[in-house]
Amino acid sequence: MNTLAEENYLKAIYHLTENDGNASTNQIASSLNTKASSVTDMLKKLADKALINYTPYQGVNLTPSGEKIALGIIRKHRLWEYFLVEKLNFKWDQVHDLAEEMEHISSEELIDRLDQFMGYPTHDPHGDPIPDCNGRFNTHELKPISAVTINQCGVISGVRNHSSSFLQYLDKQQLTIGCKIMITDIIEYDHSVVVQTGNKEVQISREVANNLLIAL
Amino acid sequence: MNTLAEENYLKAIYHLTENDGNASTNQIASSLNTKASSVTDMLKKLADKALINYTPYQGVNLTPSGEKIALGIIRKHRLWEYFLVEKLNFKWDQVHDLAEEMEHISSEELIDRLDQFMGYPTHDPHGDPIPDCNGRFNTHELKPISAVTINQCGVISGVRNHSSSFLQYLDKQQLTIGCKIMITDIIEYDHSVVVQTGNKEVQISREVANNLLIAL
DNA sequence: TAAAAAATTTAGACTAATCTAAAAAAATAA
DNA sequence: TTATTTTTTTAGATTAGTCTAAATTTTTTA
Ligand SMILES: [Mn+2]
Ligand SMILES: [Mn+2]
Ligand SMILES: [Mn+2]
Ligand SMILES: [Mn+2]
Repeated sequence: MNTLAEENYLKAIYHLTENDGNASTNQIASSLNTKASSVTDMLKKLADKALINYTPYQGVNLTPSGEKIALGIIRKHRLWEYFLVEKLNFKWDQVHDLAEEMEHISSEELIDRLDQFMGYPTHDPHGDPIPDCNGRFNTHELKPISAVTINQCGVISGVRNHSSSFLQYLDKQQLTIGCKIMITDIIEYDHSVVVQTGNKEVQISREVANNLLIAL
Repeated sequence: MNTLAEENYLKAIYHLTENDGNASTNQIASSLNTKASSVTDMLKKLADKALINYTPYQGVNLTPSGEKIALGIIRKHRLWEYFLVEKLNFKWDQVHDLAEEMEHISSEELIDRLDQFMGYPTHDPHGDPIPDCNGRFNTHELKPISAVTINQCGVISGVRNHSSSFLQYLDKQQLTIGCKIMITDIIEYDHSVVVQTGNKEVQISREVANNLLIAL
């Protein structure tokens, strides 16, 4: 159906256009660790297949059929991550690269049965929503901790950075998905945030607060 | 490490040389649905990597490191088949093509954890032995039903043909892996075999008897 | 608004894997 | 043991995906 490279491009374009409108050639190149000239070639191919809207020099976005394919890949990625953590006992910082490979297993029936086997989970180990077999998912409003005021409570529900080192740091601070927390202080000098989690208090940098999302 | 094509060639060579000594260029081409000239190119590449012993015009066999890789692929193939049948409720005739894709997921740790998750199964849904993480497996002696004499008992333990149509036929006749059977008659005229299975008797052709293996 | 800088595309080349057609070697038959 | 057939290899081409370097377009700056 589509090659591995095509699928990776569609997924990258999906993520780059999730918020704003168009993805640029350079943005795509950097997110796929490739060169702009390679991207241009692929954009032509995807445009020929009517999976993206492409005007030279103007960047691209997905057509409905391109988005459908991208959501299918993201669904597979997140379901496999859930499987790896919940069934095979991997840690949340170990599964992303494995899922990058597994998301290209083509069978729809396989992924739908895997979904059923795991009880139709709605979120992956990093708090990201898992699209259902029709590509639908509920997009709850999450805020970075850095945007929350003192004395507000919330539940840790997502991360903006998926690197191993960040996830391992959060593990160590016991700041993991599902934890109830309260913001007890914000240091004016450097915008660090003091957070109450369970019985203890931890202080996190502005950088960390920017990348840790809570549901209020 | 190795490309998908290289892995498929190594696996094909492994299976072709399981019994006899060398695999010929044409045998490999036909088992991979490709052309002899493509095979020759790949044989040179695998020989350069010291994964096969190749003398032009003389066919090939695996070196120890080539065999190790082949056994790793076969281990993954059979473990995924077991997973698909035992955990995701696929039928034994539906899993081979899926496993052909899944066997190329590269992580060793993933497959070892999957093995553990399933309780270290020793045989796949078709009765084929699953190599352990060191590539070792016990090779029990199986006989085709066509080689058994009247009144002998045994347990159905393997198949020589893995096609969907054959496996579906066996399902319908309730001749599946693990069934205890007895050979009650052999028709002299066409070598059909009459088999007692559970409470009923079924008659199978010589062709079927050739491809259905039992442990005595 | 013209010059400089940045972004993007084009041109031309490379690798892995495949193919067809032709040449060469090995096996078989007369 | 020579001729024919079969098998295998070589030669040359193709496609997907990538790259570097050069050309072109767009954006920014002065
Ligand atoms: Mn991920
Ligand atoms: Mn994730
Ligand atoms: Mn199989
Ligand atoms: Mn099998």
